[in-house]
Amino acid sequence: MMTRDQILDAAAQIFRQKGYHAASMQDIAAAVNLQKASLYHHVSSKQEILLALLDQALELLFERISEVSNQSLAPDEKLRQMMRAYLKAMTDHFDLATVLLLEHRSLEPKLHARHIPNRDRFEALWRDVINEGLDAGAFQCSDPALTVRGLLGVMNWTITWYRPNGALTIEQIADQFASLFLDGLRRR
Amino acid sequence: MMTRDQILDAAAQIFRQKGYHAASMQDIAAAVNLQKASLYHHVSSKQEILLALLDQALELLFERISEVSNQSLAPDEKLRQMMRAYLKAMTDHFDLATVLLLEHRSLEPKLHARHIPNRDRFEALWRDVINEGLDAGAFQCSDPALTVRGLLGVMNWTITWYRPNGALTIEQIADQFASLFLDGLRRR
DNA sequence: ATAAACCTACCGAACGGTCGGTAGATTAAG
DNA sequence: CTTAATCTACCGACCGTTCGGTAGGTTTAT
Repeated sequence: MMTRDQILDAAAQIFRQKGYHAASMQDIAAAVNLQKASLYHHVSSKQEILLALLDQALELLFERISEVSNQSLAPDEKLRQMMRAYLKAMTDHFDLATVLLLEHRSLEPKLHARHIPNRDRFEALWRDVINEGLDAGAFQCSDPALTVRGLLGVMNWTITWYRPNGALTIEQIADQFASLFLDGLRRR
Repeated sequence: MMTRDQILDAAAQIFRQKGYHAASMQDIAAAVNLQKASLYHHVSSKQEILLALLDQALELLFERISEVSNQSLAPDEKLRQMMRAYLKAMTDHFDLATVLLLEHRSLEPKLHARHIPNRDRFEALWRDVINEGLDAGAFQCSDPALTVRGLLGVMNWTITWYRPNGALTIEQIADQFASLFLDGLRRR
């Protein structure tokens, strides 16, 4: 017997591989050994699958990052740990994270609007740690919001090229990115 | 009368807005006031449109960046200028750049394979400037290839949130990202 | 000069196929 | 016996693409 979660997992994988619009309900059905019509016993539409995946992904990432962000650590160390946690969570849930980052624009406008506030709550976690560092005099930067976008850019783009059997573990990648962001490229 | 270039321009805009698979030949035809059958007088298939756009985008970006990269500048200044040029070129050709970065995976495998070497030539421009900086003792980093990926990540992700009427110009954004990468976040 | 031949640009209609989704019968589980 | 799960069969809409044809300008042959 098939559960809704199994269907969502399979859908995430197929959405990741093909993209939302190129993936068909037929594809998803085949992946869980069902007929296409049988999917509609568990989900109400293709859009609903996408929405469920986006919510699930964002909730998971938010939880993992806020765990770290609630610890009392020095800002630089906290930032490093948050980057570790984020990249680890994304690669642990590769399909889900890829759908979140690359397919969210396939949500119909109405559902998409409902999704944005969650994004903002997530971004706030990163803005907070930057501001902590600035207040403590440990960080320097002229535009925290832009710094957050840069930070998320590096990490989000990672899932477009990361492959689990690469030379570096995701922890090593996270540490190098953290060092790069904290200390910069210029030698002195 | 309609030219092939006008059709490609319209296609780029629609591919950017909807994504390749969600965009139909009908959409493109309507955008240039033609019947969809008439498109096939100018292009041979939807895939061919995508391939033409990707080639065009990569050629344009490569040209703009190599112009800067061929100048003899100090590595840190050269990197800054390359980042400026890249972000400027991407926002000057927003539709084209978005298609390049987000829709290249919609190319059929055969065409996609033919596209990869061009990507590598482009990435090499960035690897070279990092290595120049290392050789000159101006830069420090343990893994140049990973640094390049971080660099491209920040910049590539920019087109997912950048809007031309934002508070910052693209030059300001480029400069701040360059400073962030060169000097880091940590105060000292 | 003129008419035949050709070319470019476009159109309406249609093709085979796939899409997301529905209706209703059938099977499996408790 | 009931209800949850899955099936077969089907729907209208739309997909990318092809086809036959046409209007009108340009070239070629006489």
